[in-house]
Amino acid sequence: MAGRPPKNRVIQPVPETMPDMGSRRATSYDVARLANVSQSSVSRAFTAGASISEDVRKRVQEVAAQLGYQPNAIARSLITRRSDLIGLMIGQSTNLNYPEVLFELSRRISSSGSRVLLFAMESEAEIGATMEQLWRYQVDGVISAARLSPEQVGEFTTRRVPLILYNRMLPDRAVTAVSVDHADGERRLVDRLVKAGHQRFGLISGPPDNAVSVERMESALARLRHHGLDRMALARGAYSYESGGEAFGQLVEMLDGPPDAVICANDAMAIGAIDAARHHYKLSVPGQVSIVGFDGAGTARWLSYDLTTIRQPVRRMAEAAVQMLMERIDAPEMEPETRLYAGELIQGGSARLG
Amino acid sequence: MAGRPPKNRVIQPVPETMPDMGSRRATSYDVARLANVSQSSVSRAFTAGASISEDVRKRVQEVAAQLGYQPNAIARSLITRRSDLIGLMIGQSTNLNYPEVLFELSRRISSSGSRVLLFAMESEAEIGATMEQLWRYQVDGVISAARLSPEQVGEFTTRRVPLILYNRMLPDRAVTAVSVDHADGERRLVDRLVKAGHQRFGLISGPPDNAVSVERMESALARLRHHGLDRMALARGAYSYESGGEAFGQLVEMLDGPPDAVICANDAMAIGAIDAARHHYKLSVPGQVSIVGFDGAGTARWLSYDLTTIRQPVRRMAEAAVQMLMERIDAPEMEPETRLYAGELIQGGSARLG
DNA sequence: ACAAAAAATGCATACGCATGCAAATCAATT
DNA sequence: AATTGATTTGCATGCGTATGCATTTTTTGT
Repeated sequence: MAGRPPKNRVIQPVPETMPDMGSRRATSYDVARLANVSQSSVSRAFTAGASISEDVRKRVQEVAAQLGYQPNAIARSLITRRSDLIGLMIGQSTNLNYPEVLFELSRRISSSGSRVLLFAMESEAEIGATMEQLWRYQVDGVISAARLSPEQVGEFTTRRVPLILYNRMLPDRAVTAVSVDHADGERRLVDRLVKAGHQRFGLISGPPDNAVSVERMESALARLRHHGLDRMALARGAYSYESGGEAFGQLVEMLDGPPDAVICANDAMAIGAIDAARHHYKLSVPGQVSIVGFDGAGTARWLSYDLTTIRQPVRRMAEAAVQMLMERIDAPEMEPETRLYAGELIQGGSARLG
Repeated sequence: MAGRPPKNRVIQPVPETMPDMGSRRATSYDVARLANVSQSSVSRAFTAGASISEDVRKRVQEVAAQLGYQPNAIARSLITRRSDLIGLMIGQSTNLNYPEVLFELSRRISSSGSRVLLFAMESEAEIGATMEQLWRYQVDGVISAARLSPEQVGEFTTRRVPLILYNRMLPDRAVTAVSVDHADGERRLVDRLVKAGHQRFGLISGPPDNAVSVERMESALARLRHHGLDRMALARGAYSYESGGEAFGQLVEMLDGPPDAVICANDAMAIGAIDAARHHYKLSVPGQVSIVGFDGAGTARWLSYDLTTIRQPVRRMAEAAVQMLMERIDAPEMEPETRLYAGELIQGGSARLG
């Protein structure tokens, strides 16, 4: 053989003009052509840990930047069977600490490399439709702070989609959940209120179908009975500021005069009760009435209220929820587990504690 | 020919046992097999307006329900080039009315048949990474309540991804936006405060790089000068409750005594200022100091504050934002348009107005 | 009863990417 | 220089759906 045979792969000069893609988005093939490599190499250049030389990776990245190419996550997840989407179900927008919860969860999901598909629901009726969308979008997992029925929770199991309940529990069904210890919190509030000498108690509950409210109220009642107290009134609120004020009025009527202490199922209603007591009934808080809430929302610390409440460790809880979810996405057959977090008793100026 | 030839398509009895799909999710092929139709028919059964008989549609739906089949939106959007995903960019979680905005936008996006991909960002540094994810997930459009640079806005145009700015504007660049009329609101507040005889004004701004805050403060300043007032102090806050209180203290120092009136760039700081005035400086609000905010967040109506403020028509604004976005998704070459909404002056008890 | 039009169905293909496998290149060792 | 092994590359295929086109079935009109 005379001379050397031409190399098989001819290095093409980079074309002067951009390939005409109309207004189509650049695909891995477009990048491949311009970078003189195969589509596989483009794919590998964007995959951590793939078998590819530094040279090629760099060249591909450059061309990609030039074309504004980003891998199509939709196409990718079709083949990897991983959407990197986490469903977030939220209800009850009135609850004062939901914004904080939402932001904390969102942040942590993002930094875990997933994206958040948000479903903010007003009513329980929307849950069915929401779940349909969750399946359609192939979410890798779901965190729910909305009220799910046992059947609905069961569907997650059937479909093998990891689910973490946030501040919800389900009787008679093992489920993975993160929650503040409602019972413990109420117990501590009641104990301290009783110790301070309060006798006539009023309770303001949330919506009757809200599991969190039910648990808090039942725990408080049980603890009051444990102290031998039975002279108490129960009014029903709706978790909102306004409903707290109205419920306070009802308590005054029921007891034929103001209660010594009012235990509310959340902060928003406690704040509403404080305002009603002070402005409508001209009562001194905590002089004549002690009022306590639950959640420890940011607004509870505002000086005008300085609410005595149980603060949820939202950061730690959100962190746990996301971590537990990610674990279960990687290892689907993990055991259900419930983590209960003790809340912090905030001794504000809205109640006399003993 | 003796007798009738057998029909070409033999109707198979439904198999007794479910096809073994392992733990794979049911696909349109699984449904097709069980329903004795082609995959195309399954697809058509789930597409509104497709050419398919009622018979087949019903049969397919039944089998689908039985298998728990839902069309894979990921695969669908690969071929339709429509993800039905709307990106939502939110920053500044401290702003009191963001939760409301978020919920309103989310609701309306859902009822328009799209899903929400949420990006809650803490710092501007995250915007770049967020935009990368937006491209990867092929969002149909974006609503942003975060601060974007002109270059970043430009990238949306280049990529032909419709963008709606929420309460943001961009100088020197035509962009589609929905915003409350900050200038008009401040003008009305100032006019009424001046008319009531206030002389010594204090202003509490938000972060210096926040366009909304800058516009509100400049508008207020301009209007004060228009009334011939120049004895005023300006303190910088950070949009939060705490920063409002601190800024109030700075105003008192600057002016060698409390101001007659304080204009705050948002409600959270106004509430902080009220509490500082009352509890730290023992001043009567509005007796000695008038304090006004901006936004009209739910908390502003709480009786202890009863804030005088400009309420944004959040519902209408969210509705407009979503509607304008959907229009532009369907007709990408629509002209940029800015809709300005007049806020409602809420005459609360935190200020004396003339 | 037949032809023509309309509706319904199936076939085949493409969307943009990741990945198993074989081929090619490179580095290390004899 | 030849052999072996390790690394890099390309080829071909499939993920689950929608849709243009050809074919079949049904409906309509006479």
